[in-house]
Amino acid sequence: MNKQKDNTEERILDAATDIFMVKGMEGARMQEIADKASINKALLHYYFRSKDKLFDAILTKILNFAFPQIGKVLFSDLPFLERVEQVIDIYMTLLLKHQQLPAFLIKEMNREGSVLFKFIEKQHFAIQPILKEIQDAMDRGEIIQMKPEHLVVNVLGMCVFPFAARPMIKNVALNGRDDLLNGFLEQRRFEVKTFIIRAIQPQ
Amino acid sequence: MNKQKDNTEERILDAATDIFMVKGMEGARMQEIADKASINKALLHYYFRSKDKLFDAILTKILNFAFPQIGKVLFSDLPFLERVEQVIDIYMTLLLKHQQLPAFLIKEMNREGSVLFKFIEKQHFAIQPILKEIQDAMDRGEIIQMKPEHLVVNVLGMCVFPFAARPMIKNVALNGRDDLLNGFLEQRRFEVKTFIIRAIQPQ
DNA sequence: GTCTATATTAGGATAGAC
DNA sequence: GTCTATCCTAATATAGAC
Repeated sequence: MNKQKDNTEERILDAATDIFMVKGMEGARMQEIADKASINKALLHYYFRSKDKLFDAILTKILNFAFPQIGKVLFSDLPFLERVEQVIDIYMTLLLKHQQLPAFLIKEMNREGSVLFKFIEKQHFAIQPILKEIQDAMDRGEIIQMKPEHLVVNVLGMCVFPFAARPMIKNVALNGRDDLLNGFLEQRRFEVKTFIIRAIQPQ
Repeated sequence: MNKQKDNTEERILDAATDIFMVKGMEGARMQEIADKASINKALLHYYFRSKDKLFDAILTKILNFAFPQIGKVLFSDLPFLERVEQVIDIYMTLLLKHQQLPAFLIKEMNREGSVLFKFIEKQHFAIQPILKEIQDAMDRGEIIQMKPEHLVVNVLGMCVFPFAARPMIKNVALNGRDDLLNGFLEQRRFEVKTFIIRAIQPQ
């Protein structure tokens, strides 16, 4: 019930999220997190015994937030093509708001011994109904036939990649201009939708 | 002229490439690189004064290899759709052979102070003719109209993303089965081509 | 050019006072 | 609960013999 404690713990979690998100587990420094939370390292260890435990805490927080049930809108009774558009919209909104997420997750899932795997394994069951729903739409002729997994990867790739590769996009395509980056990424909401629709609509 | 030296230097570069590729600059350990090259840490520092310099050396090597002039086939006189297929083929072949490349580059380009930027900035000039060539094809009516940059990002995203997110693909889509992963990624050579063609062919 | 041994530094973690 | 001071270890880097 200690108000001060909750306050500090939250400040720590917020600071840690910011730092870990940008620098990853290996690049982040406890000192930097402490500074950002306006406390010292000792107090950090008082709240979370180790860097590992602190990282686990924020990773869990991030994952439970970032893997929201996208499925939801996919199971409505709208025409499938419209549902696809909705999914892309939701995804793009999430990504535009949390632009470091893709690079962070890619970094983390490719780090050996990452706790991310325990979480990811559980997602296998979540994806099955989604693949089934896509297959059904194909069988009804609402979209062309292809392996549902590849459709999912295509959508994900188009949405996620430019965020993961933001520094390259900025420098290669936008002449290094920071001010153009958000506009370009915002455009993709429309671009990805129309591209996908063209690719999967029958005939 | 010392044959032995060249030999050792190459062994170091090879070992360093392997380790850095998988673990990144921050995750790699000089000891591990030395072990893999069958020498000791001291000798590592004798050849490359510091970890930073060693990393720069292999990064340059990797980049000059990974950004080959994809442009090449894009400037042939074949129908544009065929050229697109060729480009995807070349890219997929490269990625299938060097599957850690995407995650490594994403990791590195999102690391502050990365030397990657000096390299990336130079690529701006290389991309302009490619965008122009795409625009020309659109103007000739060979493919539909869209912003060339978005087409490039779409192709890149579909090709690169599943490699960057391999651990997730494996666990979420393939039930954790390692033996299915290469087959799935190999399928994408065909899947991406047909998907892209459907999306950009006129009418 | 290659090694063993050692220095140096950074960064995570703990002790103990308040 | 929060701080200062300190410990400990891992990892980069160097000295110096061969």
